[in-house]
Parts: sequence; structure tokens; C-alpha cells
Amino acid sequence: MISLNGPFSLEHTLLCGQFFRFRREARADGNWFFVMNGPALIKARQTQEGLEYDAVNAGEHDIRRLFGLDHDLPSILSSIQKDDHMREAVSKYAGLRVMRQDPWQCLVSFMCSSNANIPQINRMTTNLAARWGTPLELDGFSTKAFPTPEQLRGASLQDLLSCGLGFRAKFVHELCSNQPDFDELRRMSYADAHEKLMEIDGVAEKIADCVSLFALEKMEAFPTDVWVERAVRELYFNGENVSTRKAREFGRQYFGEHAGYAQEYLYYWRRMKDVKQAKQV
DNA sequence: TTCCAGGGAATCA
DNA sequence: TGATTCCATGGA
Repeated sequence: MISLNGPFSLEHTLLCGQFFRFRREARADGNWFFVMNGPALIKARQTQEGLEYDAVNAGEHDIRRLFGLDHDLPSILSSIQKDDHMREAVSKYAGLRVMRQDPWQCLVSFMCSSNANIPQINRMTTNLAARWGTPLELDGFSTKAFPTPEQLRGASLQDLLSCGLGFRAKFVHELCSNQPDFDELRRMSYADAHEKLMEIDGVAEKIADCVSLFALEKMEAFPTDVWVERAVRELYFNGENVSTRKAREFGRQYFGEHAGYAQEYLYYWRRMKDVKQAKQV
């Protein structure tokens, strides 16, 4: 059992679109999340007392880091709640935390995210794991870890295409023979790490921002996809057309050193708004 | 059928 | 720099 100091929602944290390798399971003793991050398989659920878990290849320290439980959330949230829009998003999805993912899994996952939707990304990463990952088992739940660079290096371009990667296959294939030094990237400033990531074929500003934020602890990154751009346009530019670059620059300057947190609440809030409207029709 | 999805590269002005 | 177009794929 991990005790929590400060707000946390396991559900919002996993469902907000920052992470793809998890499954929810209803069991006799309640609902659990099974989370596959790098070599680790974590079984977790939230209770009154805190975060109940069991895990293979991960300990309490790793789990705290994965879910951002070391972040000073009250302080971060007060720094980004600059208007009523953000206050609404923050109160609606209270306890959402930015994760600290395995960087390799994060980079490959977001390479797969290019011009794809979330179910598609889930399918691609699941296919990769199923084919090349190391088997994992915990409490009757069997799965595969996300393949390491060495494991994925065994995949041919044709193999990757058969996993549904489409035009992204050649980027992943190339990445496997030339993976970045994530420890070095983590030590760099955000600007330097972002620039270095963008040298990778198939990685431009948005994906470099996602990896910077979700794996390299660069909280000032403001990944700007179509949903975030939409939210920025509607909330802060009076519905006027805004370029992706302008929306990104606005977000970074307006929200400051924890812009990444603001981005994640905005993204989830804006996306869920459409999901709920679609359900009402 | 057409449109869209946590985009990026290539091309052209 | 900025705008278009193409890139696979599957769901709505």
C-alpha cells in the first residue's frame, strides 16, 4: 500500500491519453488496473487508504515515480490555474498526474501516435509487445512487456507493417538501430533535449514534446495536437484560427514552468467534452 | 463515401 | 517561415 500525500486519481492519470499500455480488469475483489511500463507489470487500484498494488520488476519507489506521486500537485495546480477554464478542468479531473514513463516505450508509442487515434495506438503497441516482448505474469494476468530496443531490432520493416504501423513502420525500424541516450537527454535542458529528439526521423515538435513531458520530466513542454490546438483556439483566441506553433508558444508562455500539466488537463477536458456530446446524440 | 485521428516529411512559394 | 499534399489504417 502506497500512502498518498496530495490529490491523486489513478483512473484519470491512466485514461487521459498520456499512456497506452494498461488494461482494466473486473475481478471478484473489485476493479484493478494492470499497467505495463518498460519491463514492469503493476497491478493497482485506489482505495481510501491509498494506492494498493502488486508488481513484478518494480518496487514502491518505481511506482511512485511512474505515477508522479512525488510531484507537489497542489503547488503545480495553483501555478497553472490562471483562469476559470483551467480551474474547471482541474476540478473536473482532480488528481490527474503527469506520468514518468519508460522513455523507450514512450518514444516508440508516440511515434506510432502520428496521425492515429488512441485505439489505433493501443493496437500498434499491443501488437509490438505481443510479438517481441518478454512474457509477464502477475496474479493470473498474462501479458508481454514492451519490447526492448534489442528485441525490436529483430523486427523487419515488413514485420512492423504487419503490426499495423503503416507509414510509421520505417521510422520505428530506423530508430531501433540508432536509439537515443535517454540518460543524457534527461540531464539536458528542455530546449536541448527537445532539439536532440527532433533529429530523429519521424519525430518533430509534437512528439518531441510528448517524450520530453511524459518521460524526461520536462514540465515546461506543451505538446500541441489537434485537441490542444482546438482548446487553445476556443478558450484563448476567441475561436479564431491559430497555427499549431502559435498555440504551443502561447501555452508555454501563459502557463509557465508547469505548462505540461496545464496541457494535459486541457487535452483531457477538451477531448472528453466531445466524447460526452457524442454519447448524448 | 467521406472524414478524422495525441503528425511528420517533402515540396513549393 | 508558411501553406499544401501525401503518407497507411481503421472506425464512425
